Amino acid sequence: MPSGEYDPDTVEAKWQDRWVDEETYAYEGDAENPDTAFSIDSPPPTVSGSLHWGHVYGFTLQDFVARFNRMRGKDVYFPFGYDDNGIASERLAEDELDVRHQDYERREFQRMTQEVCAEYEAAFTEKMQSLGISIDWNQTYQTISPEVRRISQLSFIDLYEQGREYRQRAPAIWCPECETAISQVETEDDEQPSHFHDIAFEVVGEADADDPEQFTISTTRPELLPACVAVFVHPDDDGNQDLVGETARVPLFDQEVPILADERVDMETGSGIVMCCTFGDQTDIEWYQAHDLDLRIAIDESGTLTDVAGEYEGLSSADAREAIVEDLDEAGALLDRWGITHTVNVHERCGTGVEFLVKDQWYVELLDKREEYLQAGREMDWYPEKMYTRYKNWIEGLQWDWAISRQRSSGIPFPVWYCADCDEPVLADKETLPVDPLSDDPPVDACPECGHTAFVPEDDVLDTWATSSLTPLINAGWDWDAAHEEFRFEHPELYQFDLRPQGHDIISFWLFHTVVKCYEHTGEVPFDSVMINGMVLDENREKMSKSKGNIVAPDEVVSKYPVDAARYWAAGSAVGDDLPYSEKGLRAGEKLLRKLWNASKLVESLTEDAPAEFDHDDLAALDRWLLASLDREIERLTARFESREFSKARDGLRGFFWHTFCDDYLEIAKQRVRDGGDPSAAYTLSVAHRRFLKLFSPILAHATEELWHDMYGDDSVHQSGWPEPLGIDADFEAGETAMEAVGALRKYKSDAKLSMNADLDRVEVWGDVSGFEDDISSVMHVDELVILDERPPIETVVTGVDLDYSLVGPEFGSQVSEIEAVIDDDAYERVGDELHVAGVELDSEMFEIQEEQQYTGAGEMVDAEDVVVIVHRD
RNA sequence: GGGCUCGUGGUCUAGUGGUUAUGACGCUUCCCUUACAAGGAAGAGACCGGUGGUUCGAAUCCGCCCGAGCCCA
Repeated sequence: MPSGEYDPDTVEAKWQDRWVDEETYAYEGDAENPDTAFSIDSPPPTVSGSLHWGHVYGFTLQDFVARFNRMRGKDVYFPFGYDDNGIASERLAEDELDVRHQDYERREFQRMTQEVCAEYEAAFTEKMQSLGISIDWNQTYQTISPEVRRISQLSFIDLYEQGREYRQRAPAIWCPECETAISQVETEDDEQPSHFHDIAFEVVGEADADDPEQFTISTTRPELLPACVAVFVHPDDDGNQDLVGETARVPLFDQEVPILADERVDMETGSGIVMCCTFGDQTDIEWYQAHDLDLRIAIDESGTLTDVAGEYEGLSSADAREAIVEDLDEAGALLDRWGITHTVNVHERCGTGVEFLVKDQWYVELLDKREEYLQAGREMDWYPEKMYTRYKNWIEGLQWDWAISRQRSSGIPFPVWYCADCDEPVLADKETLPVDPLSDDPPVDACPECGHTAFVPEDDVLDTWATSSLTPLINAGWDWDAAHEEFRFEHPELYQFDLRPQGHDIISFWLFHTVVKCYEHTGEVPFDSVMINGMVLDENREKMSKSKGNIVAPDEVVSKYPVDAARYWAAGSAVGDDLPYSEKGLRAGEKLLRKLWNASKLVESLTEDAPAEFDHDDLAALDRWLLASLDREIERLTARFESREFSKARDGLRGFFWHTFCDDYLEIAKQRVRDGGDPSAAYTLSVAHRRFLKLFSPILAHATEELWHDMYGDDSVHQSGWPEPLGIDADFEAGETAMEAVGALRKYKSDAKLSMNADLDRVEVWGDVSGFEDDISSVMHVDELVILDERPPIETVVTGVDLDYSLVGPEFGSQVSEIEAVIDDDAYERVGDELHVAGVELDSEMFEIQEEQQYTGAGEMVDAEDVVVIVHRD
């Protein structure tokens, strides 16, 4: 029985424990029909740190959907994954243990990483449970686990066999700190201080050898001089056009390179003449390919200069830069040097400036199927719909296939060996997966191409996204069925997944890659619907970041406010819009919890003798009205949950509960029960209250559970079923009119500075409140309530005319302003139903006469829309 | 620099061509009415980021500008 004040600290922790212990949210799994299963595929959070607001917000929104569908009778599959096979987790282990992955054997380092991750994963589990997310904790997976490794390697083999993957020697973005190739999406821009150097190049020619022609190139990277393979001039650069076709000699290194014209030169920067090095940046790669240039690799995997750099070999690129600048200066080739700040492409994980290296890399082919992938995106329902545009723009802007090779210790190995002689790739047998080529043998004794018997294992691992993009397959138990020689699902009823929830920041890579891979493996789009949430911003609508120092930790907030209040806050904006963190939002949630708790206490005290059954035909008018109004609210609310309009769902239900139920109905019902044990009112209170708990339960998961157990039984409210409308008819108009009359009397008392329970001697009502007379007089303490048969003596004064512009506008167009002016001057004429004004005739649909009523009889009249209330006091 | 999105009382939010712009939080005044004063009643407060246009009529549609967010260069 609810008593005293609501104590969220105790209550919430209690239910979080019991939900887990009693497996309240376990997937039954006996659903044969995919329509009765509701499956959710959340992107597993990266195990690299602690929980942030993005997690809280995203998972809470998913939880609304999960709980709503569970209530609607769906068997909800809500699993949880830990993404611990990526570079992020590897770096976490390096930081925690203060080690470098290069210093350990791969399996040893993986073991260390998994140990570190285990602690973080346990913390994650606890946090998710303390947020009350209705995850089925029997259904968890780690992306580094053997099961997932198997699926990931199966995926690689399947795509290879389908001809969707290829291996190519190509320039790759390389992080010299992490010593791995990374994809474009793993880089970010960073503003860094640097220097511009003006360096003199000589033109090689027949001119006077003592006084050769010179020109200047500007560069921030003089250490790349040994990698210089060409010099470019813009075709519109008239001043330097004479150089095109000549040959230049690179200072210090003396290689001779062609001078070429290309419009990709930025004429505004430096001298307008630029050197091309293999490779300094993206443009160098394009020039290398377009002009068939030499390849001079001056920087290796670790950022150290190679033998191409001659005497500078072995220096780090930073040391080499200083040495080369010094030597240039000495040789008189350094013309100028000045500090600048410029944007550098860095690896997002470590902040190190990236290099470009030519490496053998595996790619997943994407560019040839753009149209199909666009179509796949269109087949999903997008919440909100506008987010599809981002998916579309991303695909239309794709320029590269997907590089999936990574040179790291941690991660899932490619199940591939190469013939030591002819380089033919040999893939593992599907039955033997997962394998690690470094320690396992290839499935053949001799190369099927050339018969050679020695093999080289692939020591790269797969890009973390190559695995993260398989979560629908992981969740549905995708595997190779050797007996039937086909891929099968352990849980086919889960696929396609009903809901894919995620932030809008990862549409372009995570969602896109998931759609692509699952589509290629199954021929089906993996998701029925995607729900895209916005970002959590700080209270000033700005991004939370360490450098701004505006981060609010979820832990602190949840220890200060009820989790249900945070859930209330999370429902506070349209899905897809960014949501500012707001303590006010949390306090509003707390207030609602308190209101719900207190109202429940009252209902409890009033319904002790409530009949379990009551013939709906015998219900009092007010009770019929309340239950019928609740029916309408249920229909609205259901539609809003279905369309993921959580903010409207929350505000609509809150308003109805607070105002209609508590302020209007409960105030009256409590008197009826107290005065005479009214069974109709007690029954209605009990029915309505049960329904409110169910309706609030997806959002206020803990408080409703506590109240449900206190008052109604041992089952979980979350398994109790969503209420269907009762189908009760009521006189809505009379009910609304009666409430208006009550409102008018409240206003009267407030204006007269009377307390709400002050007695009123006599009140006259003109309006249809039939069936509600006693309700009005009891709640407003009216001694004598009289329903007037005749309109009270009211003098009606016409104060103006309201036009229905949706009719008048299209009909009269530009005459409207004239009509308005004439009406303002009262120069119109009422002829029957019509209004004659400014030479035109408006029919009765088009206007409404605005009137004010002045009461001329005894007593005081109170203003109201559809009812006239007259108060008599002695 | 490009694409997409958002910009509504002090704060958050509803509202995608039609009268006087929704609600919440906060604020002011009154009321201790035995569920709740962390409550109730009443009230003040926004010409809808700026600007130009389309229209009889624009928060709503279009152009430009400003601020914020995400992605990309």
